[in-house]
Amino acid sequence: MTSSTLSTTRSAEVNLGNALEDRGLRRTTARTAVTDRIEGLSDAFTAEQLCRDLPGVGRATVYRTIRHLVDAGALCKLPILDGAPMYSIARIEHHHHTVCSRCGAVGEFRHSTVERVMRSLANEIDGDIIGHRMEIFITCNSCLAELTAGNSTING
Amino acid sequence: MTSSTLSTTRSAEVNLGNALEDRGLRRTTARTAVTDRIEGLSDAFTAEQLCRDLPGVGRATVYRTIRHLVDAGALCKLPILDGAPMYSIARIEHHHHTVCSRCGAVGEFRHSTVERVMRSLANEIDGDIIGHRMEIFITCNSCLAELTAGNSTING
DNA sequence: TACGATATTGATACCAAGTATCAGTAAGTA
DNA sequence: TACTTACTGATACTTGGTATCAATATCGTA
Repeated sequence: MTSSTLSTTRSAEVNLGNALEDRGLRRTTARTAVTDRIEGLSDAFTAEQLCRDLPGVGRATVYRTIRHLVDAGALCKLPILDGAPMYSIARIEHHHHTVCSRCGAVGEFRHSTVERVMRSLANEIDGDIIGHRMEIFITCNSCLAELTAGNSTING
Repeated sequence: MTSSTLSTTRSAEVNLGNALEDRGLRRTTARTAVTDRIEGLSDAFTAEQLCRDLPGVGRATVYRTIRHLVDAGALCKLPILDGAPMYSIARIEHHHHTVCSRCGAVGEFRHSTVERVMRSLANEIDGDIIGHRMEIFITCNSCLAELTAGNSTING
């Protein structure tokens, strides 16, 4: 994953608490618990997962806080074919996602060619293009490793 | 939407009943009602919409039939950011969708450049690429027309 | 630091989308 | 026709998420 066109550069400083404050929302203990937890997660998560992780915070508050963060553009909501949507911290402004179809791990990437294709499609699509979304379904490296290990145990 | 790379060619004969039969499922009156109704729709639809349209068919049966059709590859399921997923007849084998963010109308398209980009990404993404999904959010022509009409009435 | 206006919380009830159950029924077959 | 088996649909249930609202925490200000 080393390319001039493919970028996964991450802005180091992601502060979800600030994102809320910037929208004029108060910095409360419940919200801080939610944002701290999210910042501590390395992968994408579901709302219910967050509720389970934070039994001290009400379900309604968890859902509300997530909604605020999505509205603020600090989280991106990723609709999943079956089941609850996943959320991940939006570290790159405009980006796409890789989703491991085995473990559900979500990654972000940006590829200039995708954006170029979008511009060329503009002439060919009926109507005004407002935006786009792209997901690439993968088997991630750690799952591949597990699968290989499993195979060598079973077969060899 | 007339281009050498952009294809919306549709195979004329879409028979959802056959798709079910091919999977060893019986051709029952309830299933026929569902498939006939779907074939009669020009746009994408939700499961609940279909239930409302077919009060004579049980909800469970409608959902079950849709699931069979998706499994058969005859329908595609389109997860929506907020709300119930939409379904549309899969007329083109591999394709992407345009979704009008105003009226929800869903279109299909296929663009060879998108597929080429996918192949080039294969070298740059961590893990094995299994598939991809792309949606283009638009304001469709009929909504644009309505908006223009509305503006001229209000403003002029 | 205390006050007071107001934003926030969280328990609860609710809604919507979808699935499991299972007795009754329809389809296909011998 | 009889019989086996798939299918149906009413129902209850699960899951994901939102609305309500009294109680509470926050934060600017005196």
